[in-house]
Amino acid sequence: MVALNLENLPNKRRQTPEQVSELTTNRLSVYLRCLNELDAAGVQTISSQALAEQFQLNAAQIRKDLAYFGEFGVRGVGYYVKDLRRHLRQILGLDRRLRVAIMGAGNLGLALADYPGFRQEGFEIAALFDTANEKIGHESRGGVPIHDINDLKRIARRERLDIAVIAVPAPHAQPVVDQVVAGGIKAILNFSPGALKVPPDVKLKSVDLTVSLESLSFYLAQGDASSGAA
Amino acid sequence: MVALNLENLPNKRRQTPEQVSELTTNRLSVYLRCLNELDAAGVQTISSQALAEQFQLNAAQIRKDLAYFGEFGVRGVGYYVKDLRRHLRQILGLDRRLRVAIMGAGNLGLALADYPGFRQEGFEIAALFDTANEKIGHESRGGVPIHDINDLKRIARRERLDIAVIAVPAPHAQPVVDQVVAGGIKAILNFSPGALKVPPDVKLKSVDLTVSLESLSFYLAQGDASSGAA
DNA sequence: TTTTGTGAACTAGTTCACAGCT
DNA sequence: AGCTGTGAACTAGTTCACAAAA
Repeated sequence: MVALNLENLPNKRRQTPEQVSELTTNRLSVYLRCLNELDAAGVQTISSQALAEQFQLNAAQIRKDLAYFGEFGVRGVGYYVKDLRRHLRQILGLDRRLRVAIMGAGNLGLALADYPGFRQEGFEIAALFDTANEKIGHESRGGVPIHDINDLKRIARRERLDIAVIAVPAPHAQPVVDQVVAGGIKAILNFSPGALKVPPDVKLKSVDLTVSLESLSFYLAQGDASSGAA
Repeated sequence: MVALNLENLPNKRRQTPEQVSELTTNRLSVYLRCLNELDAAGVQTISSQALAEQFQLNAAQIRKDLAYFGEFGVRGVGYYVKDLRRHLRQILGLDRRLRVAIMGAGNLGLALADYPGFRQEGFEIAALFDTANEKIGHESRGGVPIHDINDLKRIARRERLDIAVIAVPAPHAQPVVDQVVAGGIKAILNFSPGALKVPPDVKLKSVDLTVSLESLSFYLAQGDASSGAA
């Protein structure tokens, strides 16, 4: 039943490479988005060169990133768009619908729960969690139910939750993460500022809005300084 | 007016180093947060070693990052917390209040406008912009006024806006960015998926939620595969 | 011919280890 | 003694350039 893939497995073992850098996996996601666009535009095949030019990427890097997972291209032709798109979706685990929980039904949590970008690529926002009694039992405008955070363990199992998004105030972040981990969820996207501890088998990815803004502030401060000197 | 800083300028030119990596500036922001905590806890001085241990960082890297901007430490002692904190705030341009505009008064825009984390470190959310007539003239729950996006140029000048946050649906992102650039704003934090074009004197920083989630999905897909084999 | 897949060369970023200051 | 600041060594990531395949 794996016969069809065998020609893509040369001498080295493929499929789950020893260790792919996070930079690479992020780019895979970008490539997928490009292919979605190309597919929607009816493009049949594309070379790494053309892909790079159209989306401001590097051709060699595209080829190298893909090469970690197999030989998806055809020499002299390029990549079949639909084909590569399917492969990327499979590599990224998007061939099944992933179920997401949002921790914290405040402004940010509710906004993320109804964010259309998530649903688009196959993520299902299945539940919101909060501690405030007046919120529990209600749902977001988009219809995501708000549960008591203490029911997380039960609901995580029942709803088969795969990913948790942390959108609670900073002081609650670590205890909430601990509950998420105890609930058996293995992947966390964190929006709260500051470092969080998770066991080694849990993947934590943080988006730190303060760091992002302060990095922009740095740029402005440096830029102003040099224009002041000029 | 720079006299106070002169003892920190050895033989090499300092203050605006040729090119500091974004990784370094992001870490400066992290260090600042650590120092805020230490200061609040009443800690007077800290060595790079102790800082690294307490916050899971690397001591040599802390010293190197700081060394781009001056000699802030005291050999045999470490760094004076209040002192280094003040220096970092100055380096990051946080010694003046930066004024932020949020483009898009949808779920995400409104949530970001009232996000307390921003105000905390000295950012002032001064305005929201949208195209919907029923929103224009109103304000967010936290009291940020919603303007017509076509008034951006005028209001950007009047309100001295420094940074724009892009929280509009993906198809509108590039045109909105063009308006932001035309309004003279030089720093942009983008939440919409996909690449955006800005002129070289404008700093663009993107937070791509889809890429973040798909990267977690990849981890789950790979993890499941190996546990299935075991 | 065209374009992939990939070793080799290069560039960027991190960590080590120690001279030198306090 | 203790700790910074920094060259040197190392590691990771990117780009080049070309042999091999279609």
